[in-house]
Amino acid sequence: MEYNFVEIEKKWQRYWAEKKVFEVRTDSTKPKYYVLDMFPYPSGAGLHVGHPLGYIASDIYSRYKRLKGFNVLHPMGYDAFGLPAEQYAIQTGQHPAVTTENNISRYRSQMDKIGFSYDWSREVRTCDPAYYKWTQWAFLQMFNHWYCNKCGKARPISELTEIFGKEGNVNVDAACGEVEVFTAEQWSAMSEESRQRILMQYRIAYQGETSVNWCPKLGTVLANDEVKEGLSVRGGYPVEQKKMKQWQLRVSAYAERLLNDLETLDWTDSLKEMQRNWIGKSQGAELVFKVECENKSFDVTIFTTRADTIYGVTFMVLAPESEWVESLTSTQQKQAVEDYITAVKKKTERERIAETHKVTGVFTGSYAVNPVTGEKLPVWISEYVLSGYGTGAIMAVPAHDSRDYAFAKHFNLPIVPVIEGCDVSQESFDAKDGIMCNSGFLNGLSVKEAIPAAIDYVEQKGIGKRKVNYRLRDAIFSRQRYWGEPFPVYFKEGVATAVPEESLPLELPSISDFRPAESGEPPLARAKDWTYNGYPLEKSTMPGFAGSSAYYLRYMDPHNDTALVSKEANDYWRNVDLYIGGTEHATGHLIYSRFWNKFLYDLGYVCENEPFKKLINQGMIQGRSNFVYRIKNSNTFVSAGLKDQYETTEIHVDINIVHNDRLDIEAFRHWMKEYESAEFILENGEYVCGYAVEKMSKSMFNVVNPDRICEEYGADTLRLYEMFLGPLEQSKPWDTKGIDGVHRFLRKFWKLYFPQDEFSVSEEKATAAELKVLHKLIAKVQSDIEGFSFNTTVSAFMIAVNDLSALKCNKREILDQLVILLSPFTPHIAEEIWEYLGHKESISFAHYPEYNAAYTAEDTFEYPVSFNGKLRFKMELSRSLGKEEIEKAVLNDERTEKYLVSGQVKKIIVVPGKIINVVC
RNA sequence: GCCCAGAUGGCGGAAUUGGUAGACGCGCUGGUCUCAAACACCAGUGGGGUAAAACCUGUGCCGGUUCGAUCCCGGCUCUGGGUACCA
Repeated sequence: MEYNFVEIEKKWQRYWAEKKVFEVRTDSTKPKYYVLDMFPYPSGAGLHVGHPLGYIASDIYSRYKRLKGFNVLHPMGYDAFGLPAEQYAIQTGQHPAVTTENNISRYRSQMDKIGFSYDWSREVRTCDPAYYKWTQWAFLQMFNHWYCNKCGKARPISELTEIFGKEGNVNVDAACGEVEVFTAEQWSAMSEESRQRILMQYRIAYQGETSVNWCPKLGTVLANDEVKEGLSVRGGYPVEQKKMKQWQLRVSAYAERLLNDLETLDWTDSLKEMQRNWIGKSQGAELVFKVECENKSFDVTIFTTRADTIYGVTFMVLAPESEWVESLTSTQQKQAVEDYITAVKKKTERERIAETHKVTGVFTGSYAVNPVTGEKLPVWISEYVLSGYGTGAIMAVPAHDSRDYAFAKHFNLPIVPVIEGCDVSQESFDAKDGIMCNSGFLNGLSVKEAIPAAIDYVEQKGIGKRKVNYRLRDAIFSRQRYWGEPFPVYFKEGVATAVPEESLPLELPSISDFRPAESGEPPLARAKDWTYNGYPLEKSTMPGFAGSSAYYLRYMDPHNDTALVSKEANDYWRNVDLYIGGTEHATGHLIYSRFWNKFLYDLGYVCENEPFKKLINQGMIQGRSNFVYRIKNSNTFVSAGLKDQYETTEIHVDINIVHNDRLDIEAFRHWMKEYESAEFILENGEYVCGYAVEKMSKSMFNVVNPDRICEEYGADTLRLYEMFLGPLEQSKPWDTKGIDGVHRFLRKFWKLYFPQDEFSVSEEKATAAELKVLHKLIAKVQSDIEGFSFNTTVSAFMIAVNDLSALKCNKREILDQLVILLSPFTPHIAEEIWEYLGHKESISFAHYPEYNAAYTAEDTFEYPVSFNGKLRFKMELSRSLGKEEIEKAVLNDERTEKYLVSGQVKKIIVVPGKIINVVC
């Protein structure tokens, strides 16, 4: 009988759905295992062959874990709010809910064809009110909590107001905005509005004025990770800096915990490193410099990691946005400073990046005093100092900082080295090693000793203190968009007030025009009656990462309408054991999710401190594009090998009309009207196309759709082939070369069970050779799957099946177990054969075969030998040799004599027909 | 610039991490089957060399450690990813 994958796959996909084979519930008799994929944004383009790579890997792992006796939670859902649907809505008037729904059904049918073992009863969609109710709920919790640095966790705002009422805020150590110290009396005397203004500085979800990435073309604010090289990641539009009042999440409060807890995670080092850099912890000190400006004196605080270089300070620099700029500018310099600041403001972020090496700046006209040396230092303004980091002001040490050095050279400021023996005539000496000089009390110390010594000194003198700074900034949480979660917040006399939890979800109102309102307000301003109890509701919506930050929790208990997740479900499923997804989320989603989880952990809603225990980043599958070469100003195309003889333009050509880089000329003429009358210059009678490995995208005509592969070869072949392509974590181009080999393997496998058209297995006892093949495979598959080395597993299957066909093995004892081993990879064919083998239940309920080392043991003999010596080499010897002969061979080997040193040879291991290994 | 990962046949990639480099698959060559083709099966396939062997050479480049290096150390070149003045 033929291997009819079309029928088989349809049959089992229907069976799994009807029998609800993959639905799970909490089951205390079995250990749990939670395997999660990063859920997709359902884009209009549908899935391409790159998407399922990670899904196939996680599916294999899930199915493997089920065989191993685990109760496996393996859910899927959709990250359904987002910009593209809204952009599309603006262009076409089609409501985003409709396009999203359509895209989801397309995704679903594509995924179903690949035979994933998801528990679809747990599907979540971030745009579903029943789901975003809990996104809004979490936001309210953040709004109603503050972060206590003393106890290192979030606490209710109600506790804070109680403390304020009793003792003011002197003893409160919180992660907060700028607040002045007040007493209990002052607090009680305050108006409700001022109290609320103060509380806003403490809330974990707070509203504040910040400089944001504003994208005028999209009409919205973007997070740092949504901007790349000054352009929006979605759409590629220019982004500029703008001051705006925005909702923010106090992620920075959790910086230290986010950093420390990385150690507890089973993630790759490079990913952890990325997060570490993103969090960017630096230890240093804040120093106070007195600045004189026209007879007035101000204290300017700076942050430095190099307190040791205090004697090398030759000037100070403020960020153009710094609040000190105004008061520190002298009358004489006023005009110059204003001109400079206007010029800086005009520049977009993009231009700033493009001009990074260009030195600009202006002198304020005022002078600071070095708090240690008493020296007079000019105060400058320059855009290379960022307002958002540290205090927005620095002490410049040109001898030991390359940026200060460039500035000093440009403006001709003095450069004073304070480390012995360094040459600063050409460049600064930034390294943190050497011995201090020209530095008073620090002279003679090494840099590493001098840093703490200098900080101790300034702390004693009261001119500074130790300080840790983080690069990680609070997450900007509002978007001026329609297609996102509405904020459960209304404004009562201008005071932001929480919508009560009972009123959640606060549903997104339906509108028909999705552009920003004429007033410049977000689209929600167009909604009729967007109010709560007559008060206006917040008009911006939440960003994409809101809905994706806690979705893994919702899968545990997706239909619960009284809690995000019940305590019972959370106690059982705990957190994600294995998370598979792309690296592109390293600094966005994976930071926000960890933050969100830690916050809920502080409040006692979840039992684990970290959301994702083990994380695997699958590589990207790139497209392989083909090109044709049009001779300039003609409709003649020249084959790739001859193109250098002409002046040509490279044009992307649809890979569907190219086979093995040979162009199907007829198809090309029909492809687009303009090519109807195309002429060709061939080589050897063929038109050879050029190629390149690029991102898979519609515009490059290189998208390979998984549906096509499923039709042509079947899902099992697709699954196996995607794994066979190479290591999971590596990026690689999609190339169908070789897919035949994998498909051939499956037919060969099928043939083991259907040797002559009919299903037939023998009940005879298996031979030693057959058992050896099987048990080697059992061990190999297990260790490979656990090490996520799926490509080598596929090879192992091929070898085993080849060996078994060579042995003409059709014993049930072997074949029964072989099909179980293969089932995680190619579940459809496995189920079909499993049924033929006479089993009533799905193969998912089978048990992974027990490995028996006795079947695979090599005939290894150990020969104790009588001489003393330290040897470590292998030599080729025949198995047939006896002990004496081996000893003689070893002793007579020239290497033995040459490298005999003192030591003991413990044994000689002989592997038949192979090598002897002399171990000491 | 800085941080991380990588470089192995014509191609995708293996190699128990210091012990026969190139598993497995693709491609290619030859053969069997066939009127022929496809499918299938068998054999060969890093390069040089030979009638065949022997032999020589070979894991981006240069050097080192070692009896022995794809693997460890030092220095480079290139590719991919992250980041962008973070004081």
